[in-house]
Amino acid sequence: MTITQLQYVMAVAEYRNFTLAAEKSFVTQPTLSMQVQKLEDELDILIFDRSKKPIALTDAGKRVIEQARHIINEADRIKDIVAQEKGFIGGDFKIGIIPTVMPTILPMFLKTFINKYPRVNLEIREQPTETLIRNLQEGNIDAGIAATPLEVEYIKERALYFEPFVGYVPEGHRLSNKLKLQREDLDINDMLLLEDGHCFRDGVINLCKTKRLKTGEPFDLYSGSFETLLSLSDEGMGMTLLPYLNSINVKEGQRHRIKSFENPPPAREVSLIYHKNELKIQIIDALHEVITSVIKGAIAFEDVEIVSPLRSA
Amino acid sequence: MTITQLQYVMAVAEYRNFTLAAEKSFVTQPTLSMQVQKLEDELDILIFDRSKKPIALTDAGKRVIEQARHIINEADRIKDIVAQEKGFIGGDFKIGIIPTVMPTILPMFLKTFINKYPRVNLEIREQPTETLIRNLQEGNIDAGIAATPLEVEYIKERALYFEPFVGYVPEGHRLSNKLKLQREDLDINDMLLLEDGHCFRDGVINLCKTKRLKTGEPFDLYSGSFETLLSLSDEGMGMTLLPYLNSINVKEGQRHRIKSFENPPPAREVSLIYHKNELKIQIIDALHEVITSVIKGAIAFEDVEIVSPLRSA
DNA sequence: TTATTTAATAAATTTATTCTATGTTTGTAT
DNA sequence: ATACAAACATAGAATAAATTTATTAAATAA
Repeated sequence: MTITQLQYVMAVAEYRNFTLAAEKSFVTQPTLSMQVQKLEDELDILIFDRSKKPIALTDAGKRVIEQARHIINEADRIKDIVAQEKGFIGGDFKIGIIPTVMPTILPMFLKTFINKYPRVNLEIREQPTETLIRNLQEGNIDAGIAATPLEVEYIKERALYFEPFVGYVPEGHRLSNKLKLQREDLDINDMLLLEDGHCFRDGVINLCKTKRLKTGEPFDLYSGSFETLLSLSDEGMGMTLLPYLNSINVKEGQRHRIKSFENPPPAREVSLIYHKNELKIQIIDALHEVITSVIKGAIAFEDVEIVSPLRSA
Repeated sequence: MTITQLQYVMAVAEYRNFTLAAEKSFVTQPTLSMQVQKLEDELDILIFDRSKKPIALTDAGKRVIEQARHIINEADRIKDIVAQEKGFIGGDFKIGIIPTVMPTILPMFLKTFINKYPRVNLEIREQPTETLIRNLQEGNIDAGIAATPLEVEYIKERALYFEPFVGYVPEGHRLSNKLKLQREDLDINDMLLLEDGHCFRDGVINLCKTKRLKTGEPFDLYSGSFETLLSLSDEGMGMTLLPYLNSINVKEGQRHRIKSFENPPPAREVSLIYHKNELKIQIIDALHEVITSVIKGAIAFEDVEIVSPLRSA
């Protein structure tokens, strides 16, 4: 068994086509075919069912592929380890950011980061927390930014900042005369929330006095962005909550409806999360340093009360 | 980079000698030398410091070796996965058993097991719980038998049996007139315990009313086996506790000093523990089945109260 | 100094991989 | 039914890589 054979097998599993897989592997089709056969002979199993069209994985093949991915992942990491040992800050780095955080901090740190570390090839994607965690665990991404604490297996968290929540209270709302909000004011029944799956929503539910959702309401479908959420709120559908950084870009006409909380305001902890194996830790360190230094100018609250982003079970 | 190269490098790291490493790898010394060099060239680092005698690992080399072990471990697992898929019950299987359990259940299940699964090559070693856990996490052993619950990362537990504790009360002890013991009778100050590190000791401490150790006592050194523990007890050093299975082999003359507890007796849970990756799960299943079926004849308590083996922090 | 041990190098050999060319199978369209 | 195309397998030659034997070089111990 060689690493090359595993790579060939992975390519076939991906493209379900020997010819295409060979192309993508930069070898001819017979080369790839023979190596796949050699591996099958050595393990004494069929990995692919060539009678199906397109080619299918056998049951045993599925398990082999899964393990092959692990082996190749581990093998790829040796380069990163050497790079780290050499103190080289560069190479590919994939990062996932939750939707509610993405538009707020990305513009703040991206320019600084790529300026300071030009040899790092950043790939940024927006992903809900669940996806982020799974991708981190499977090694598909190198780091994530999400609301914490998550306390999930295999994953480490390093706090970036604490972000207070603010309320958006439309005209005529029962709270519209209050200057500052209090935690006790919140009620799940007149609160608009982001659509399910967004971890931010879970954080808000956690905040409210009534910890269950009213079902069968006409506005049971939650919006995917804060912008539409605010419009809905203006239509009298209830108040809503925003993380502080999301509130600073609100349109001029809506700005006055934002109310902050009495001290200590409820807040969410936003952290850099990464796999316990600390792969590419030198880039993670760099990223942490850049984001925290950049965020210091934007958030200057001292006394906050952390709300856990516990996801609905 | 090839798996072979990694194996050669591992061999050199192990034997600190190219010639010996080559022998153990069943190749000639130049073969091994050249492949090591090729890997060093490819990674563009020195793995070994050849000026030292015996040959030493460079800092980078240490990291590379560590990762190489992971890669080879993962690579080796592919064979197990295929074997599992084929339903083959056989191959090497390393199991660690904690000292207090080892002599009691090993004779009970070993013969049955090797009879039923002759193609499994069992390797059994006695190890304290901590070592067991570490070895499981690092993939050095395939399964362990220990007192549970442990709730340790990466490790799964599957209960084998619940084993009540019995007391050994020497003549003249304050409890020697009682027919049955009660949990409240126990006092850490007149209790003999196994030496530190044995998880059984932690279980007992947990049981006692007074949850701290008296220090500076003349018998502060704890014995490593129950046999010497009982002798010490006979010398008036205090009573002691035994797991039920350890009590049935007590010498005739000491037998009458054993007292059981009122229902529900305190008990420990003994489980088969193994890595979450469920490698060689088919052998683990087989082992579980054999042990539980064999143990049913030996322990027939229904109503027990589990004592956690929480290890001293 | 003179063996002795141990790793590196050189050249030859064996083994493995890859390529080109061709064959076979299967499905599809005429 | 026949022809054609797509896609994988096989054969043989070319190339590349790994391994071996033989030798050299350096360090160490007697």
